[in-house]
Amino acid sequence: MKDSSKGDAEPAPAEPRHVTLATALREAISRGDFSPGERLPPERDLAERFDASRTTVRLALSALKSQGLIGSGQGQGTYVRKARPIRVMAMDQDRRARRAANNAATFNAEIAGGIGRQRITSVDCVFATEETARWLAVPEGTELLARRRVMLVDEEPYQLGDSYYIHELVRETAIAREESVEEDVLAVLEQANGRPIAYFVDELSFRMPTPDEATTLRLDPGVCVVRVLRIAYDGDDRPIEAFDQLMAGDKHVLVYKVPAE
Amino acid sequence: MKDSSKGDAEPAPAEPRHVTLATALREAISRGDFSPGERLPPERDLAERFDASRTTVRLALSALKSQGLIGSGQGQGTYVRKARPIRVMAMDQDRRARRAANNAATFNAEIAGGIGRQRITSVDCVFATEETARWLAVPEGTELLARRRVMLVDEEPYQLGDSYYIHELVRETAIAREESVEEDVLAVLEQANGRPIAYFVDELSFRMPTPDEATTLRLDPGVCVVRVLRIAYDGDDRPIEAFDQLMAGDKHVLVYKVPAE
DNA sequence: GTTTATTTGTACGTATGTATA
DNA sequence: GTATACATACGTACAAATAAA
Repeated sequence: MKDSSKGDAEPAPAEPRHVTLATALREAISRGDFSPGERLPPERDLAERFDASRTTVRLALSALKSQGLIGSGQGQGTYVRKARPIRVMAMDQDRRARRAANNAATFNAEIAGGIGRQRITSVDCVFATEETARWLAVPEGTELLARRRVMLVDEEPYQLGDSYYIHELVRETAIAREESVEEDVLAVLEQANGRPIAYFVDELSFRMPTPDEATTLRLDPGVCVVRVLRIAYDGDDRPIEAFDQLMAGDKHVLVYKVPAE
Repeated sequence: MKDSSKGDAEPAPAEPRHVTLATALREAISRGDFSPGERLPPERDLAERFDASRTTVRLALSALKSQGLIGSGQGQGTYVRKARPIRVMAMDQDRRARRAANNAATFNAEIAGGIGRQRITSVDCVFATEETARWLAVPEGTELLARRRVMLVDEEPYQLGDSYYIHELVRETAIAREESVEEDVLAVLEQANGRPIAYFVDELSFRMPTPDEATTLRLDPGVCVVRVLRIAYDGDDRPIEAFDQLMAGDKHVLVYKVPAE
């Protein structure tokens, strides 16, 4: 008794059982046999139906999980995941205009749909590491101000963001105070610096989250993260803010408008 | 198997065995106990050393794999992964200047380091789907030209890219011919359109690859992909090219320069 | 509100296949 | 060709969380 469910007439398996199973399930999902949110049959049922052990079924399911297709939980079964990401306009003509409207730091004003909010985790005075020193073009060990925060949309964590400033520059401003800065952070920064921000450079990299990050961002397994390092420069090409962001991959669509010239 | 049969004086395990193990290994790796490329001890050794079954060790290892930290192969053991991504300047002042130098399509000219090359997979005349029609702002069913290609760096697949053009527009040009377009593709397009490209809009999303994509891009497990949909517009805000790209997450760092105003 | 059944999670052991060194 | 080490696959048992009764 090789297979039972479908009348496939292949004599050469050549393929591991759990791969066949994973493919079958993946196709069933993308075919719509199971709609988003819907529950799959229990592992034991699948095992019986595909004439495999539960261990093998779990192997197949774990593959789908690591692809972010399904989720599961004790007592609640295995279900098809649904994700509706928000669009983040990383660059927008009237960005500056909207910036003032919210209490917005960089991306914050640009979240479309949903109620954006940020919670300050900590405001610390730290010494520049090799990395942060490079970002802000200062010697290692320079005193920096680090503002760490969590960005929430509808009370769900969407992004982690750490901003670094040269302490000397912002010591006297609202940025250095713990309280959530109600005014436009970048405007405060520009005033302190004496020169307006001329441009940002975004550097995006992509990977799987560490367990810590997965917990904080409440990521399902199989969801990757995007790290956006945004450095703000003034007209003299001097960096005045480094913004180290970590965004949940399944909850974001980033949009950049790039002039041809 | 009730108790652990070893005189452990830990009163609060509270954490699954494989999680502890995974954490220990992860820390060992990030601490540098195992350098990139180096082999970890065999599963059986780890099982013995941590007083766990091989199954449990494999569970822990599979977690690290799905985080992209390690790789493995039959007969070659388990090793720490190394990845050095290329930097892609998505936006660069003299982009256009460098564009002409290579036989460049959009990103192609902007790969820094390594020898970039592209292989045309197919050039097809297709009918616009709901998606492609939306991208190019044409009615569904409109005849489009689809150019599919693989971008290679040092003969390693880095990106998959499908370009879509309104067939009517490019019918008479080199773009419609199978052969690799030696000239600047965008220049040909601009000439055919009669108006230059004014700007691009990039839309980035992030997910785990399908098995197909993983195979084609030769992705290790635990590596995510970035989808960059780049649409080129002319001065009248009319889309004239849609470029649907899929990039290996571990092999790319994307850089965008964003003017403040 | 408590109990109970369901279902996944954890963990063990064993055996054999197979690619690599 | 052989040994190594991962890959595949079976079976079993109990824990823990959830949802339904």
